[in-house]
Amino acid sequence: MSTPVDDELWSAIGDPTRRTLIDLLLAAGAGTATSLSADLPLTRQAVSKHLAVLDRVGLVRAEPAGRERRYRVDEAQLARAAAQLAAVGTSWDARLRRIKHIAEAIERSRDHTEGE
Amino acid sequence: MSTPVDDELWSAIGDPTRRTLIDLLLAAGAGTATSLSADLPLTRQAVSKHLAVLDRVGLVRAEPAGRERRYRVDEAQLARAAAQLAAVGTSWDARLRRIKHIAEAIERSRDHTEGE
DNA sequence: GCCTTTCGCAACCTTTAGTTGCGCATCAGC
DNA sequence: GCTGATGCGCAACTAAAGGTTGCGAAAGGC
Repeated sequence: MSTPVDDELWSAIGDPTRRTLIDLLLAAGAGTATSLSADLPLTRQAVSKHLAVLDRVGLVRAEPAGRERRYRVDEAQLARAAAQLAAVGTSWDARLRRIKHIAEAIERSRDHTEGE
Repeated sequence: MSTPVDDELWSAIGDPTRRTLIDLLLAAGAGTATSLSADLPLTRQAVSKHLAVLDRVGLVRAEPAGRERRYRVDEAQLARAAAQLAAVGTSWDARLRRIKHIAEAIERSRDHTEGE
């Protein structure tokens, strides 16, 4: 199944560093590559690259402010991403439940016919 | 927040190819590197490496059967992974809702005091 | 016994995350 | 209005991960 997910979005939020960045941005409201790198074991450049990725898939948006470049989470897009995460999770859950039903059904029918 | 997730697990299911492998294994019940590679635009080797990763984090388990090496999804582990996916999703959702509430509260108080 | 199938190991290529180094722009102080 | 600090982007380099091909070895079919 895997849901017809934008694979770009998935690979964007699949990276643990980028998820942390999103968390930090949500907590602080906004931030720059420099300010965010202060809270992470990463250089400004690395953070900047991740922000560029997140920007490309629309999860964050940058607003230039003087010599700074302030990033902010796009709430609508993040909500969409969150929904997709949950979707994959529940899809697997559903599949597992279905398998369990089938397994139980087989066991029941075996008990009836063979008794082993 | 990002939940104190095993980062290994996340990066395992973060890869779209590996998610597809899980889906295929769930659909077929079990499979080998060779059989799975037939359904994917990948060589057996690539699939084999992915299965090794999934095996290391416990999402699948291998049972040698003659000259074959049959892989099967570990349902308990996958259920755990699904739960973690859903958890991150709902965590973001909750955070977004909280932010929205705050924004609305600010707007309300501004309406009361200033009227602009 | 031979041929096929399936696998694991090793060498290699490419992409991506991360680093360092440099040059340009913007704001603050004097 | 220079001068210095701060924040940024671009470029070159390294390290790891996903992918490929090319072996040789073990298990089955006939």
